[in-house]
Amino acid sequence: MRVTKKIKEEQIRILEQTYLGAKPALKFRNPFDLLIAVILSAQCTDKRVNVTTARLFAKAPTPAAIVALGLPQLEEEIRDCGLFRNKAKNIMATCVTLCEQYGGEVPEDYDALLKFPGVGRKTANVVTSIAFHRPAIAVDTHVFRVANRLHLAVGETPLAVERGLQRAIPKEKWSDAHHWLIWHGRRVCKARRPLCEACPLAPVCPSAGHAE
DNA sequence: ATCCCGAGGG
DNA sequence: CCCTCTGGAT
Repeated sequence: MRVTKKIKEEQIRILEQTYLGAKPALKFRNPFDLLIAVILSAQCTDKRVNVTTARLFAKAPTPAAIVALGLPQLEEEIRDCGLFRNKAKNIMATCVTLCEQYGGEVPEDYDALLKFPGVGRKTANVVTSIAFHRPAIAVDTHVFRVANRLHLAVGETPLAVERGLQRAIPKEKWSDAHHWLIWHGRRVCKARRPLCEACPLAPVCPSAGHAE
């Protein structure tokens, strides 16, 4: 199947219809809370991130409070999210910079976000689109896989796929489309055994029935 | 065993 | 490009 502009539009229409009302798994809107939650979310379920951050923010709700907590205590607080040494070090350094250079507020500037340790394109895009309500498509493993299988955006790197999705999807739908693709990747278009039989996109998917 | 809404470093 | 970091869920 050759995926034309027309077919891509149909794919987007079905995604929108199927995942209407799909919400971010991480429940935060506040920029700081969201930033920390997304840093914690690597290789960890969103449920656990929500539990862990709730506990953490009850004790240390601000960058200054997390700095005051100290690294060993922070490691202990986030231990059950995995990768805790890296994450604690990154969160601590991020909070220090937030206090020293940004008056304790998360900056809206995309390049400024990217400079924080532990913040890559994916995290910066999530914060940009969810917390600051600006158009961005975060490409994680799900979005990457689904976009490639659909040929909605084909690319070998997350950045290439991000650019492709930006071209294929109207700007005002970028934030929502990110969630459609994530939920579709988690529930239907799974990495190992995709549920093509039950997939509403199968008629417009070039990989239907023979995804790896 | 294998997979998680990654990022940094080599 | 590859590797490492981590615990929990399935």
